[in-house]
Amino acid sequence: MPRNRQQIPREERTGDLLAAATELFLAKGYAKTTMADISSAAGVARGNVYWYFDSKDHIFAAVMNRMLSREIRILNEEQAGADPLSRLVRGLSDMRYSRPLHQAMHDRLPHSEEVREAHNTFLNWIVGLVDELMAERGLDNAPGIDATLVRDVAVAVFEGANVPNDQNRPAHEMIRFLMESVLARCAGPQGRKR
Amino acid sequence: MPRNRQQIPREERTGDLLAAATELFLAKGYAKTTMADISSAAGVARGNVYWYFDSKDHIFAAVMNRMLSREIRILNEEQAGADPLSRLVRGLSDMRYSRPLHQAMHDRLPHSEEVREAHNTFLNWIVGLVDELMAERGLDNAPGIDATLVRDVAVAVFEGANVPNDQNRPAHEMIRFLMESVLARCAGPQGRKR
DNA sequence: ACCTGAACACCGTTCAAGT
DNA sequence: ACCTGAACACCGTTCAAGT
Repeated sequence: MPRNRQQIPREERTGDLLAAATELFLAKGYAKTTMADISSAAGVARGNVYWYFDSKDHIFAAVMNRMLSREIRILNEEQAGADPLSRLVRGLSDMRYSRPLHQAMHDRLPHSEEVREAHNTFLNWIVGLVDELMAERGLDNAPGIDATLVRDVAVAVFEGANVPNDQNRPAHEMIRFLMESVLARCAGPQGRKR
Repeated sequence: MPRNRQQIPREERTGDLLAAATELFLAKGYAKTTMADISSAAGVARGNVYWYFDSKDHIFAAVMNRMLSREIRILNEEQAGADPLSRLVRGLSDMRYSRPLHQAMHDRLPHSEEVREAHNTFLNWIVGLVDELMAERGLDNAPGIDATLVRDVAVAVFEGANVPNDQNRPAHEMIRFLMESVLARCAGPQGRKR
């Protein structure tokens, strides 16, 4: 059996590398996981990773994309009928364990187009749910409120929750509080529309 | 004139290094500024920086501490009588240009105690102003509201605003919106206390 | 088409040797 | 006490050589 011949199909090897990288990134963080760690965990030589992924950032982006799409699939299955706010809160709650990795994306944003794309996918997911929520309450173009601003603040809270600090309050709590405050404000003085 | 003898007092050289580092960090970012860049900008050899600062993170923390304390001094002078919310908004507005550096602190938090301390100083500054604001409105221990949660969300918005994204909405706008929403919510259904 | 490991590039940090 | 520059360590990436 030749050591240098492809033993397994491309997709499977890609999957192995992705699985190894995911595990290592979660365990040690992005910066402390070396390409040598990933290659040896997947049972290949250092250089071989570059046959499947162009760079460490490429494999990182792929890991993050896979995480988010899995989470979205789970939400679609388990929370099919739920309102946007509970879906959002549930998703954020599920993602708590990958906070450090989301933060690592921020480090890499300036250096990698692929990481930027993966990161935008996260933000678009949140923006979509916030928009849905606002529309459901008929606030998407209410006079007293700037829906764009609400979106941006929600995204900022999410991003801010991913920064490690002493308090370490989970994102889903803060997003819930924020959205409830905004909704209460709208339902108050300005009165409810439609 | 001996090339190897101390020409200038320690404090002045430290100041030169700090000034050079500040300029370079602002211009090129933390990651792309090398220790060689800093040393040559200050006119010393590579290794000499380590006589004044233990590491790149130490010099970075010193740079950030100096920035914040200068900003606080300016605010105290120019906004002496202003209410906490406008002081906070003004400070955040002034700090817009150093966003990328604040974000770089996040990268270094796991690796450096000094950066953690510098970062905490930023957060404490914000928390102090938020607390002051809540106390001024008599909401620091109102029944319907969790002041700790308000603090954490405000901090999260600040942190989130420091992450680069396409929208790039300034932190002070978002903080103002957040605090106004929270205050409106409290002044609404629960009614104003005291 | 895929795999290997030596070699390169880059940069933070150290250190023996200077004054 | 301060300063220098060569040398080291670490790791992402490349590449000539294999099957």
